[in-house]
Amino acid sequence: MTNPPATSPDRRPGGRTARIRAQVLDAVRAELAEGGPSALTMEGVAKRAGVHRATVYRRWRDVGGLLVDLIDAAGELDWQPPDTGSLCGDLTALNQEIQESLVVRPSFAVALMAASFHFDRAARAQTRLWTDRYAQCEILVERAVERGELPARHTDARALLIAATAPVYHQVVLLRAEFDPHLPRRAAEMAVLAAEAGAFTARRPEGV
Amino acid sequence: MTNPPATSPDRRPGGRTARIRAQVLDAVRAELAEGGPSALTMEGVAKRAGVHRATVYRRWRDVGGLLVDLIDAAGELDWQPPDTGSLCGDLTALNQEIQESLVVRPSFAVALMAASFHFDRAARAQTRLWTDRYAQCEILVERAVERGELPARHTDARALLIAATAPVYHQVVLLRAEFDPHLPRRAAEMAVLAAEAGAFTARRPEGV
DNA sequence: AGCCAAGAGCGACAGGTGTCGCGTTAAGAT
DNA sequence: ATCTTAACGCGACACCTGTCGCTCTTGGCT
Repeated sequence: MTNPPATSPDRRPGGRTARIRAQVLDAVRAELAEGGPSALTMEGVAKRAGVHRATVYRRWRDVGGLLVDLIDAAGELDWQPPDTGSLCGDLTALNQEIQESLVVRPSFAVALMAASFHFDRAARAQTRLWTDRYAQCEILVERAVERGELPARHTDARALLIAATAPVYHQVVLLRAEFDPHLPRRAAEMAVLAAEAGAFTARRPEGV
Repeated sequence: MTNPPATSPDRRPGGRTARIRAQVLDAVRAELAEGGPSALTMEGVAKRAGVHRATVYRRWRDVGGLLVDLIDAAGELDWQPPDTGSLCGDLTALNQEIQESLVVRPSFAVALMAASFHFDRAARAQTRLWTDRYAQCEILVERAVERGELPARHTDARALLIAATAPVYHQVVLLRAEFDPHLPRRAAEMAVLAAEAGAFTARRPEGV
């Protein structure tokens, strides 16, 4: 099975344990920066961290575990959605953040995507990460409604957010297009126009 | 393309060579169907195909090579974009195809995405595949303009197509959401509304 | 029918991956 | 200060991955 969850009555998170965790996570970042997602290997991390392989295997199990822990450690919890004063500005800023996170090296987001195809835990961490992000961003839409930028009718915030951000992923990850500094704004504007046209408001409950 | 191009003056594409290729590609499909992208391994394919490992390595080099050849063999070349009589219908049909290709097992599209993070050739094959597809689909937009569904002003067909299809990838691959039969139509309608609002027409050449 | 080289089979090999048992160190509690 | 034991270090191991040199088979040609 996995590692002993919280079953063991007493554990030792401090001192050496914490130091080794820091060394290993630093090594993960370094390996990722040097060779990209495909260069992230258990042995490489252990060697760079100056830690025995067995230790890495025991605590993190596989590459997916390393990435999950790295993301936890990065403390994405205190992340806040942008607040620029307009829906289009917020979505543009959000898209810029996303584009940056996909293009920067090392890119945790890309590494996590790569790992998600091989390790279940990485896949679950990925869906959780993005689901949380979209949930946090729903406030952007609420604020836009309050400002009168969108009709007061109920708007599917999540669908709007996905429509605005998905093209960025699509271009960078799937199509591997060259970096386009205007893409975040264009995608945001597109989503806003669609929203203003009622694309994300509930339809009459006739068809479906 | 992949293997020694046309350098060698004489080659032997027939007989045993062709038979082994068929065996190997069948094995790839079977492995993919059984265990998904992460189960696709050179040794597994060789064993299932009843072929020596070295043969697979020599001819296909790596898992990416297998997938690239598989796609070539699938003859996606004679693929035709949908033609339902309306832009929204076309985009919906396109999205349904895409959704199906991502959900079906074995999913070559997902396997290729997974491999694209590890093998350059797979990445290039993927971008080429989708770039070609989008190029072929630009006719959908042209037909819509001819029908008067879109303003005659120049429309960025590629951007429209990406806006319409990206949410499907996003939901299925990144968010791993449950299968939503309405998603293809909703995403298509969203893109059409945005297009009608002029989201994909060239702006005044002031800002950029 | 016979030739010959492309291409498949074969086994050996180095290096990487993941697991295990056991001894040692040191975190946390008394 | 002392004790307990969680957690790390270590080396052995079995297995997997990718490559190489060689031999044997056989497709395509004369």
